[in-house]
Amino acid sequence: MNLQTIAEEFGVSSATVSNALSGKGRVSAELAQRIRERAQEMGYAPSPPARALRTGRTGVIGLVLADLSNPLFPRFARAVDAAAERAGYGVLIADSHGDVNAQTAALQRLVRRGADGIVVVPRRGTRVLELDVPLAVIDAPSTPGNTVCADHRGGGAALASRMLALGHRRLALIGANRDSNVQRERIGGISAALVAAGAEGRVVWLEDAPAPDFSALARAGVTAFLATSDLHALTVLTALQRAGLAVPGRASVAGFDDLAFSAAVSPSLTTMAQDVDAVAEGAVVALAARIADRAPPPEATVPMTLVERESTGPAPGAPPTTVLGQGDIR
Amino acid sequence: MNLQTIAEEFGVSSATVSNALSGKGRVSAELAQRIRERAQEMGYAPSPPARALRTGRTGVIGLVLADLSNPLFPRFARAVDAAAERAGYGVLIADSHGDVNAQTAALQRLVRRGADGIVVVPRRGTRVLELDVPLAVIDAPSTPGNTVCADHRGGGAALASRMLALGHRRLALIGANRDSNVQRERIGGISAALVAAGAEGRVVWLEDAPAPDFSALARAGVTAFLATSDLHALTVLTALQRAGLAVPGRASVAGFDDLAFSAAVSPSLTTMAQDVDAVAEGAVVALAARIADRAPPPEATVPMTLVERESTGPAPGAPPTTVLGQGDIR
DNA sequence: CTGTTAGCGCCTTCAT
DNA sequence: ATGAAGGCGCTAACAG
Repeated sequence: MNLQTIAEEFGVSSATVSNALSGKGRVSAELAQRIRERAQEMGYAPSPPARALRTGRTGVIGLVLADLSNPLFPRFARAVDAAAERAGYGVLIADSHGDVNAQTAALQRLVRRGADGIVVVPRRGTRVLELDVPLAVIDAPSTPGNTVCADHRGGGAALASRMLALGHRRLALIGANRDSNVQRERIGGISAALVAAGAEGRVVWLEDAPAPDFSALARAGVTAFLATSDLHALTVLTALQRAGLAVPGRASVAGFDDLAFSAAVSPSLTTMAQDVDAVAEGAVVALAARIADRAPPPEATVPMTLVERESTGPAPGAPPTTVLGQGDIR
Repeated sequence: MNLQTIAEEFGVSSATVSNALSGKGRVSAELAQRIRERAQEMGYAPSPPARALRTGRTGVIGLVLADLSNPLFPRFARAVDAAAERAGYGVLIADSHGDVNAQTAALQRLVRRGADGIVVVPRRGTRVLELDVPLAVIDAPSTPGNTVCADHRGGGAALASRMLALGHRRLALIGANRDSNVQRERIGGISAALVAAGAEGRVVWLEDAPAPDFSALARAGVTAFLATSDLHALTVLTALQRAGLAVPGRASVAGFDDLAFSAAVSPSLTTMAQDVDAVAEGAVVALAARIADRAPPPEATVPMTLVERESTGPAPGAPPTTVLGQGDIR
């Protein structure tokens, strides 16, 4: 099923059919119409390799998810896939579990496979190797070369503000890896808001030994735990529960990213969600522009949204606070 | 940088260079050697589209993950990617979040993009449309057309046996969706083992209203909760803890699939893990055989592994049991 | 045994 | 407004 087949049916040349289908207007409107209808009927679809060979573009973009263990992966993959589909691209994936070398190797594999451009969610703390391919980077505003990302800092600030409004004055901020730009920005946003309000925000890094004792912190007066990921929020939540400390009665817990389990645990987790679809769309649009050699849109930042569920509440002993329209959004 | 460039350097035809590089032996060994060295120096890489156009194969397989809510997705994507890379294939993804139609549409998109074959993890309870493309299906042995999968039934039986050995006699089995073949097999395996031992295994489906009250079940004498997924095990675990019931002191909790959070919660979750790498490898190998028109290996089943952590223990009031070499495997 | 010719399907000149 | 021709880079089939 190719252009030639259709051309013969109409007694014209394959070039004419090509022109008719691409609508470049070098064919009489009436003939073009008939050709399009017939092609549709026959279920004609152009051969991607032939087109790629001729045009030098494969119509495929690569997606490098450095941290495939990242539970956000499915959502990113799905969102990038949808955005790419809208822009007429297919998506080739490559894992780069491992170090920067693996990440670079993944990029090169995609290039060898003919990707027209690549969307990268880089591995923490690494810089994406400059390559001879259009790139779109999803990381954090502080990352050089970043293309688009969620407003991690603003999200942190918003979460902190809400906790302050609930009367919390002594908080613990839980991060996992100091070398993650995303985590540093989230914590930075939280800290800034707390400091501005004169509250205490003590940062705990899970990568440090020994493992922190959350229940001890709670007994020492911490009334809220803000983790840079729902995964760590869950760790805190279960540790407190196991120690017999009620959440949110005794201490509140919140995280980031609204992971799959966050609504399913008890109490359900309050979390700062990122608009994965918008971020993915932004990345694909910027990438498409770069591929077409047009000026890409400026670096963009997508606002985050507070999803307030059951794991947060007023600080114990704090004066009662008005809680307006803050239900369980799940 | 193409075959022709190299050919001209040596004063031979591009076909000869092709033969030399592909090692098909139609070139004098000595010339072939020199050509290979030179190609290496020049950093020659074949053009995928050109090769695809000529051979009719793109060297790309599709991956359809239908059930995006499945938290195992990242691991499958990564494992399939790795296996495909080993077999010389690239991986094109397509999301088919939604119904069977979306699943079929995703398959067709991949075909149009030139996938040589497709690995499908189908949406629960759907049948994969027969398409004019080699397929490999990862679901459950009871699914018609299944290619390879974990031994869900055997895993269920093994988990049940262990719980019986720990003295549990009244258990609750937690499933989410009756139409999932995987979940039905896991529950079937558990039930069979329990029945054989004369123990009670009551099945609770989360899709049924009203939502089950796990703490009430525990108070009514259930000493162990076996969920078909760690996600639901987590729901049970947090619900019990919130109600002040100790895990595993008062009741044990276990799940399936060893999800990302399972080792990070407190108490860490005992779980029946599947060997995602082996399953993915099996799917890709079978698919590669089908693409090459060789007989694929017979339907395969990969054993599951019990990962015993802190959330399970002896039934309260049961006679003490010898626990041999069953540590925390995380 | 060594090497060349032909053509995969498409799109873009250039000619009619 | 349409057609003929050529070539993208590669390899299967053929010729020497």
